[in-house]
Amino acid sequence: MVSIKDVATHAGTSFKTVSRVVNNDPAVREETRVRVQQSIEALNYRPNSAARMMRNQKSGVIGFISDEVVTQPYAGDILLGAQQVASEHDKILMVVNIEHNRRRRQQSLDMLLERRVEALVLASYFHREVEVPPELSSVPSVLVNCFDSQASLAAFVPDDEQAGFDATQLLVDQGHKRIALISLDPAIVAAQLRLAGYRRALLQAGLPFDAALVVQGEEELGMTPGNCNAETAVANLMALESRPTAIVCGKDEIAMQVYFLLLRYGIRVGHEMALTSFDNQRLIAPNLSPGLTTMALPHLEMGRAALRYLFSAEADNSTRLIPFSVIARESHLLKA
Amino acid sequence: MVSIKDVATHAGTSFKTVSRVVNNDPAVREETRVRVQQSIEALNYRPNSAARMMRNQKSGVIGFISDEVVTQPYAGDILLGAQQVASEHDKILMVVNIEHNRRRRQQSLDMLLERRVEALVLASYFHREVEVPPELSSVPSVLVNCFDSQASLAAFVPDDEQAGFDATQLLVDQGHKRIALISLDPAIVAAQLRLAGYRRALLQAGLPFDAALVVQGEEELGMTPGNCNAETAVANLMALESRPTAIVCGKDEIAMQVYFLLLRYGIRVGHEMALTSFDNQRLIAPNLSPGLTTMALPHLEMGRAALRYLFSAEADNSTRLIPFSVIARESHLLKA
DNA sequence: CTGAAAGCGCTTACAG
DNA sequence: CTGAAAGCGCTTACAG
Repeated sequence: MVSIKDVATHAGTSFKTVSRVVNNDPAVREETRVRVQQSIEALNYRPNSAARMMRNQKSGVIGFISDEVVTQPYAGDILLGAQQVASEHDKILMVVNIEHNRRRRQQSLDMLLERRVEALVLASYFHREVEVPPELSSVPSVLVNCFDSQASLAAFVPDDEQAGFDATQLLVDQGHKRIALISLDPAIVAAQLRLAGYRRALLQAGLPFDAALVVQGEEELGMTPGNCNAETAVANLMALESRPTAIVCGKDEIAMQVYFLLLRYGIRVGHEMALTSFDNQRLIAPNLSPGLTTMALPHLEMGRAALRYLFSAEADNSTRLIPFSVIARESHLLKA
Repeated sequence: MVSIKDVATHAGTSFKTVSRVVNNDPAVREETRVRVQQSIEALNYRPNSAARMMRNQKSGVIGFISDEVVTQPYAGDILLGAQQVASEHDKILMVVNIEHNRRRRQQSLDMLLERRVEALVLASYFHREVEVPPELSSVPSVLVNCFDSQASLAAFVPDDEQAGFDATQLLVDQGHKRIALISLDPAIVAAQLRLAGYRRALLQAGLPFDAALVVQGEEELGMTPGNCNAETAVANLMALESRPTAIVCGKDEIAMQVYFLLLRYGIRVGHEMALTSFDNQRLIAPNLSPGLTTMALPHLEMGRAALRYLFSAEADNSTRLIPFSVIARESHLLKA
């Protein structure tokens, strides 16, 4: 590998002068600078970042531990947002993907720390509680889409309660009185919070809470959000004496199934049934007909906010709620 | 930051002995080893990888330039596969995401080269041709889900022609004689190849090729696969005097739209129309009813194969076709 | 404007 | 089994 000394020899100068040129030090004669620059190109010289790191005692690297965010649809936007802000601050991200595997997480953490990352981001592909390994406290760290039971670290999570409220309010605004909720696995944080938002919206609208209108559309799968099966949920709602006229679906995959399931009862979304949902899966929501009105997860914004926090040097360990945005298509409206 | 010397002082030994313990050199007395180990833990010492890199003249890092593979649904599996094989060889991946932006790609490349990556992977989120920057040739490099017009680099791409054949053959096997194809934007490599596979299957089955049965379900959007709009495509097929009894859909999003569009004509997938498709988007295919039979993109396997190639030290620059797998659900079958 | 010295934290031979 | 020397490629003061 060609080093600064090789360039110096080629340019007929001391290696210190080469260093000056590389670092844009103004104290170099123009003629010398040009000569050195030519040698750099001729030899295809590239500074060795390891040597720089060692002298500067800093790496310029931020570690990003991804718990499946890069392999789950659209959660990768967390990484995208983080990368945007990091690059504004001339830092680069070192990404390692772990699959909720403790041993792999520990290995990745050790590796990142040996590389002297200046900060750490731990991001999960769904909103959940995590156990924070103690090493995280050795550098500034932040959690994204997850939180620590001890609240020992700042966390950036989606505001699922507000989203639950908004998804319900959209239907309230259309005059619906019987609004059902097909809920996620109650073991999941988002399920609890979205349900709470649903109840708050009903309460505020003066509508009664009817437990029969809340059904579960996802099998219990421990802490992992799994495939849904809305068949029983829909059957239960259709068996009611007084059927709902609108449904808040726990996620877009459930909503998608509901479109098909309702057809068995001769009910069409957008005609006899209004629907809202969560996540804004771009693969699903715009391709349904009518288009699905859904609450978009703020992946990109969580990633950005988390990195902005790291650079702000704040020391406020609280959990920040990042709002969803309403993506209004047609499914919350009824056509004559 | 605590260094090897601090540990040596604490343990009352020379720093060289500490280095031996850290590197599991057997030539250390057990008693000394234990004492050093305790000091390492007491001081929370971690070897500085930059210093190691400088001495060893190698980084242990493989650069992974992701053209949106980490932000597009399931393409992240390329990264997952790459990471699996890399970690088997004790290498770690340094991932940078670019969004098909030349300047960003160049910056990322410079950064990775300054970090002395030992190899480079350039991966695209959809099968396409790319211009390979000349710097890629300075270290062993490989392309994933994309290829170079000059064929100057080994490339691992999905076998779209074979997938087109298989998707069609599934319907031929069910006795269909009039099989339509709703094609992708013809500017996309996959569209051409899948069409070729479709034609080969018809030919082999002795079925005539009818140009009226091939319609386009995606608007032209340059080189980027965009949202599809299958409405016109389906309308054209339904207007035919002799309608198809089966359709090969260019991708799962198109198939999803087709389920809904056919209902307007009183036609149900799985009853009056058989369907196959491509991609196996796990968000879509299992949630349709009937479940969508589709050809799964070999993302994980492409990532694995590419890294295996890098470690094999082969010098064969050819393009390798990685097979899709058939994910048979119910949509290719007709129920009475 | 240019250069010689020292040192960042390690490891690789070489002695003892 | 343990240690002193040299050097990886750079940058930071300090001279001139």
